[in-house]
Amino acid sequence: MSANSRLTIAAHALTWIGLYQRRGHEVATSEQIATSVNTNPVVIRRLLAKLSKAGLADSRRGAGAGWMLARDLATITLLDVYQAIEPGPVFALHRATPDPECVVGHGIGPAMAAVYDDVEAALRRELGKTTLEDVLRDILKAA
Amino acid sequence: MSANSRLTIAAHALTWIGLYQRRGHEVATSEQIATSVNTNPVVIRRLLAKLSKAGLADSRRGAGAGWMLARDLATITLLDVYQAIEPGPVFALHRATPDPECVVGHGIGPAMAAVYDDVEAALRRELGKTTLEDVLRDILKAA
DNA sequence: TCTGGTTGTAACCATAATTGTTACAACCGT
DNA sequence: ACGGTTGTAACAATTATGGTTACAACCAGA
Repeated sequence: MSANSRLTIAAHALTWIGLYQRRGHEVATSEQIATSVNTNPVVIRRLLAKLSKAGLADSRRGAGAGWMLARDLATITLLDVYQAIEPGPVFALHRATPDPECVVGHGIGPAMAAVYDDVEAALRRELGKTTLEDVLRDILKAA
Repeated sequence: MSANSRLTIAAHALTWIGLYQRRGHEVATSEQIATSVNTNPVVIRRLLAKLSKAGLADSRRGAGAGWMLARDLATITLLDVYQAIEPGPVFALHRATPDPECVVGHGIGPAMAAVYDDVEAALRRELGKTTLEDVLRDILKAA
């Protein structure tokens, strides 16, 4: 378990809600989504809470409660989802600061940070190319 | 500590060896490198062992032992280093297989895998653009 | 007003990744 | 033979991840 599966699960949840709503239902419960994802409802609620804060999903409480999309699937990219749930960078610099007396130790941090910035930008650019509508289309096409 | 720092440390180690050799020394010891990186020599030896298997570094044992580059800094890209030390993917699919009876649960895996392939390709393309010679140049320029 | 189902969130656990550390056999130039 | 270094195993400390239980807050409808 080196990488995490949050982006996969979050995309799954939102796509599921979108399709469910498209079939005429008002809201989807975390239990229904968890059944499709095959995990615990709390895992779903935790992720949807972050997506809600980012303005991608909305919840209704009380009886007949559940989740709905705050935006159409076509207007949500995987980059939106990624930024809503992943705070940290992909690559880390040194855990302990390297020797500042050494030329390499002194300069390697900024040098690598510049590269990592470009890499993350490329990653975001790529994630921004795909919407959840694209994902749903892929899913329905394969079915 | 969400992300790991191996690429940073490996690039640091190789660049350090390169500069050290350029200054007229035959080999660099893991202890010297560890001092610049500010970590334990075993951490360096573990990484260099993988880089050695990938054909980027070489070691000499016995007395007067140490590490040297197997290729010039200008011919080693960060992608070479990345592939030598990082086996796993950046994004993971579901930990437990989702409900195959559900349309979304059935199709989301392949759909996301296709996106992740493109993302990893973009990441590799970006890492391939920078050589360790570029990194060293950056370091010396800033000094 | 009460009931029942759901959200929102805290708390805890198991597992695994990451990094640091100690230890030691294997190696080899001198 | 000596002494310094590699190569690697073993273990510990810290953290991330995901699963689970628990429960207060919430609210539509009876």
